[in-house]
Amino acid sequence: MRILIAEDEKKIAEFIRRGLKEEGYAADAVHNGPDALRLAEENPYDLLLLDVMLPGLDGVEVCRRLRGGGFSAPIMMLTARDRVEDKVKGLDSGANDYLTKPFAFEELLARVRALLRPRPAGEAAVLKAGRLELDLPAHKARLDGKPLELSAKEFSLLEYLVRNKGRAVTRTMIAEHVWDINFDSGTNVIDVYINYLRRKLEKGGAGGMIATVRGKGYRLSE
Amino acid sequence: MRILIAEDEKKIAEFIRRGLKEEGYAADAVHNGPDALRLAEENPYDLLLLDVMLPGLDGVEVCRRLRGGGFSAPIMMLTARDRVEDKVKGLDSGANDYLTKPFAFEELLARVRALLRPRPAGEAAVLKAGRLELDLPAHKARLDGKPLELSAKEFSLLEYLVRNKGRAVTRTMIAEHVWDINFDSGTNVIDVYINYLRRKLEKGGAGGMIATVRGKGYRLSE
DNA sequence: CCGGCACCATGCGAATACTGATAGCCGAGG
DNA sequence: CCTCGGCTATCAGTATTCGCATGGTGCCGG
Repeated sequence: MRILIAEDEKKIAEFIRRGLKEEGYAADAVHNGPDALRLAEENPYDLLLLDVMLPGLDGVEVCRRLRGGGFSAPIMMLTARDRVEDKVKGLDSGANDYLTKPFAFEELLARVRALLRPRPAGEAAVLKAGRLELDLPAHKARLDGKPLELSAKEFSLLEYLVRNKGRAVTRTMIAEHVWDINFDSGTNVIDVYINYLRRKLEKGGAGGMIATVRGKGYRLSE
Repeated sequence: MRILIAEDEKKIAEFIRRGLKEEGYAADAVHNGPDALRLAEENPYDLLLLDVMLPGLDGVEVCRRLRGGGFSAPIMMLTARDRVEDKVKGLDSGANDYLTKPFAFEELLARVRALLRPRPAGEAAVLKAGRLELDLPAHKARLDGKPLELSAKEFSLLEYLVRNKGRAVTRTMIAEHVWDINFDSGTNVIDVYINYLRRKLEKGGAGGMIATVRGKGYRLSE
């Protein structure tokens, strides 16, 4: 398993690299954004550890560009604590997981294992619902095999619906899982995004997949 | 299931109320201690969510008085984080559980479910009564396998009837569990909704499932 | 057997709540 | 400076909820 570490503090990078090596992973380290981008594009890494603060090009940006270029390996962002907005931006830009610094190496290891684990039965890398497919590592959606262009939020929302296909999910649940908002009753973002999704699905000839459950929320048909 | 929320911050109270409503609970909200005490004493709530900080009379005190007065429904205290002593006082005063704010709504929900479930894990996800099926997670009703279009209230009412199939349920019971009203206000909503249900069942060829028990209420045949 | 009464069914309609849809604001990225 | 994603604000259409009024039905005492 090959892992790329992008972290500007060399001591930390080296610390992680050694630890991963001891666990049997092949790990490289780079210390700035452009290098991270170049190496990740040119080599078949299985996982990318990406610090948010990187000279030259920050982690979120590296992530965005890689995903834009079709990079499909899982990405884990590293971010300073009390920077929740980073977390949100990171996930929005296509990261699969995030970890706040400082962290226990054990925890990093556990998450790395989780991301690299050849999906233990029941947890597929590709979610399906009828004619719809969501490739999670690559953050790509397909309808009848044809790619569906979705923004990061649209993807997250659809992912949540697909994970709960056949079940009615409430707006509150959606808000918590997709938006990270806890206390806000005055927004209609969810309705708006449902509308976006319906429109795109409709254009792909799959209208009617998302049903409204009046007074509750929405339900994706299987 | 009827829940009383006592929380002085109106936005939070409303958020909780809405979320619980989406889950099919009938919830009322009050914003101060005395109101909480009065409503809880006068109405048959199944659960009480009680913030510690309440104007007029704090949550711990409300809890103590209710318990002193024989109030038997479970009480869950809400408290600001880093106020551990509140937790202790809360539990001492007769609360069944506590939750620190801020919290994820889902956690609240999980605990609410736990407190309201007298019989652990004994609940089926799909309720049945003769040719009728209620798929709770999907929030869908079927008759002979064919979908039955029901509004939220209709669904709740039917759910209550199915849970009590074979038994006669009084209007008062229905009012208390399905609506959040006391059956004193001279309303006939229940009759009206029974009528709606009968009509829809009739159209699906299952007339006569809901029998009138004169002078008492209604009964759903098995 | 019959009248009266309490109880119940049902149609109608007003008020309300919920949803869908669109337009526009804002900030970040290029 | 333009574009795009994310979001807010708003409005109209419609389903839902519920009160009211009318008429029906079963039950009881006489």
